[in-house]
Amino acid sequence: MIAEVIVDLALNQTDKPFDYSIPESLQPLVERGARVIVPFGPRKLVGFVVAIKSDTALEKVRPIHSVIDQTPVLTDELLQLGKWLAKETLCYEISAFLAMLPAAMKASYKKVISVADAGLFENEFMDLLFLFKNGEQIEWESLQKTHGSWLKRIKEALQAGALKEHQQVNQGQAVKKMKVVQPALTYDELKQSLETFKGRAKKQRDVLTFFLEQESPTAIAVNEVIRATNVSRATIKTLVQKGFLIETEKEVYRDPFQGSAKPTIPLELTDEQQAAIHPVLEDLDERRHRVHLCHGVTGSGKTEIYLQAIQRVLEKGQEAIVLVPEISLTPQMVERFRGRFGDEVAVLHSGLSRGEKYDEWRKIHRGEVRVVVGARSAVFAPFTNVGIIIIDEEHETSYKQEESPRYHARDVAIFRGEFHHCPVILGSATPSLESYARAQKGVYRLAPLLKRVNQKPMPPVSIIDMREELRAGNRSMFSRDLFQSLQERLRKGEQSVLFLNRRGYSTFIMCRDCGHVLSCPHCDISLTFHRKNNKVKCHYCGFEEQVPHQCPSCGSEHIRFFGSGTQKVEEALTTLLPEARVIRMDVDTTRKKGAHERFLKAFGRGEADILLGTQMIAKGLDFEKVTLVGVLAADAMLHLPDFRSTEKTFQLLTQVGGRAGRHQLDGEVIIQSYTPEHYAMTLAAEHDYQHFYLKEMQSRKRHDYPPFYYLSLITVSHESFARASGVAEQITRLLAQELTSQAIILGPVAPPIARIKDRYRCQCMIKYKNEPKLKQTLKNILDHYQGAFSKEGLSISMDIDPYLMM
DNA sequence: AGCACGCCGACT
DNA sequence: GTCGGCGTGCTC
Repeated sequence: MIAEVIVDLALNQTDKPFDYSIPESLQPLVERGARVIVPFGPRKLVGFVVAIKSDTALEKVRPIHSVIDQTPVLTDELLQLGKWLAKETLCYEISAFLAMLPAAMKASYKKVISVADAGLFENEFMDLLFLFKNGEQIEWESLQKTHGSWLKRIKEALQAGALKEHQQVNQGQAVKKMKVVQPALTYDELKQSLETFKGRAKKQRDVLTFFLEQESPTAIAVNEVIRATNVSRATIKTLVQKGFLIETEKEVYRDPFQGSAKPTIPLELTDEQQAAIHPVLEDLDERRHRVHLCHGVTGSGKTEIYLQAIQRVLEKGQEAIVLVPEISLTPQMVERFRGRFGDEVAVLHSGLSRGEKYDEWRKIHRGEVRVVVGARSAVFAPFTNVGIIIIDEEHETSYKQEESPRYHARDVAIFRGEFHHCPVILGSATPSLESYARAQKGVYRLAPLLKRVNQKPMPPVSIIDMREELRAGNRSMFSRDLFQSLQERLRKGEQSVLFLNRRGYSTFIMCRDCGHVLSCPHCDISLTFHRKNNKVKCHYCGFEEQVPHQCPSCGSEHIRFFGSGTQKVEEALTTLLPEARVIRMDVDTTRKKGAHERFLKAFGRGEADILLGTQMIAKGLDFEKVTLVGVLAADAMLHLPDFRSTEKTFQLLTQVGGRAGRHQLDGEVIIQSYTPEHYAMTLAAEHDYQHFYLKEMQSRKRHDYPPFYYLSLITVSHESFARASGVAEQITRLLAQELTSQAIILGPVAPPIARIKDRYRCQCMIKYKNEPKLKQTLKNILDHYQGAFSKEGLSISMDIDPYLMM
């Protein structure tokens, strides 16, 4: 038999299946979707079996070396999906496969050197003995680093045959093992021997007694025994040595959510909720694929609909995938699912360690759970009988992966929904224009949830004109209204949430004398000040340096921080409202594991009066005593060079507004803006999605943007600006030739950040409605410049449906 | 990616 | 006449 294998080399020339024979002994293990190790030229590589056939057109095929997986890691469905992803996003098939698996399964390769001919080695290469003392293997890589001067000599030894080198394939996964002990004797024997333990060995007696007290003689974790009997590790070791206990290792899962969640029961649905869920349940019963766009305002009970739909899926013996944006994968959210479905739930998000993610993935793979709640990549959960896929906060741009494979989770979800004949629910209070337009056209089914479950009206929103404040002589970052409201909450013992979508202390540092802005020497972007270590940092390449005392341009000492980040707001708060207890949440303060959760819990317990934060506090939070939400700079992102910036602003303001007054107490929202008349502000304040949709659609239509046109973006980068723009120019011309006259081809233009890591960038954008030749043309372009990639460091990236234009 | 093959300049 | 530079092409 012959296996077709996609090898682990992300390259143009290897982006196709290679044929290998299957040795008799491996016959039963080699299955489609399993990973294998295959010889490839002089080395060994990991590969995925994509097909098995009886013969091959080639005359020389080499045999598969070994099989990694007992059970295939990719189902037939996922293999198909990988192929589709490669075609749609213009990535290599191997990249698509790897994107579907936890990072812990990514293989690494290293070359190791060991003694081949001991006699020859001792005779002729005694000088190398210190390196190869006791038949050790040495990694080539570390050798290069630590003993560079010996490389030449080692090469001689290799040539002479005294040393040999070979490839080591490291599949890199880390199964966590735990030491467990169990009695080596039967209950009665144990009881008897306990009586022979006389005199001093009290601790050992304690341990044996502990085992006697157990209901069944199962293995117990060493740590557990130590804790329960209050003995030291030495005691257990002695008992093992004496033969009373047997020590073994047991595979364990790392449990990121220790303990169980409080069980919750299904709530009675309102009429509106009934109307929204009913067609979904129908789809489930009829095994029909449809996409439901659940447009539910904050507090309308979307999650309960998800939960009850999943309930039905589980009753039917099927599985459910729930996607949640990374940022709102808060413990609060996870608890709701674990509370309803308990141990049936696996969780996948970036807060987990590599190993933890791998363990959660294995639970899914082994069929030990039937619900997965996770961020973008959880859409690839290796379930075999998917009953529903839910994407919460459907409009979030984090569902689009910004590196290869540049896929959108929504598209993958729909692919899988079609495959499994199951419904897909897209839920949002502020659907993306793309999705809402599709619902309007009847491609998706619209399920509106426009009432809040608790009948509470939306909180009143006021927009403050910050230009007005300035004119009135208020130069602080708080308007008079906001400041007054904050004071009032403090007095009443209620809580406030302040929202700012910038991190760090200030956005940039400017010289007041000459206007010089500190910028990164490698990227065309200003440096961001971080107070913690008094340094400025580039967010694109990581460049870092001490803040200069003098302006590097004119030598003036009047160097100042501009813009206001969360740190600066925090400082202002402590000066203006010294009695207020403030919790600041941004990327910097929540970097440590569990910090996010800790802050929110503390705020929930009322340990602070004001929660100040960035993006991450915009959604999902639900605190009883929050009655004021303030947005400090609502137009901060309105003017970003991105056609979605208006939409994003509207979504954010709506989202943030939903945080106030969700319970007994009435809430209020204050938005500070320099462009208060902008419709993203006024319509968000009126909670008027419909109107915003119409207005924004007009603007998109005028400018030929999605959802009226599809978009593709090509970014060329090179050390030399001329080369980058030259290639972009060539590409533009070629596209104009190949595509229909309907396509709008823009560029080449320099993107907002024209240089990153010392490489100049140039872009070309294509707007189109129907271009059957587009993907093929783009692929041809990639192939054409293939040679130039490695040779002269040219790089071309293609993004179908980009969400990040920078 | 690695590695071999292969074709032109500076050396014993 | 040979050693070695790295351009080109292949790996089932």
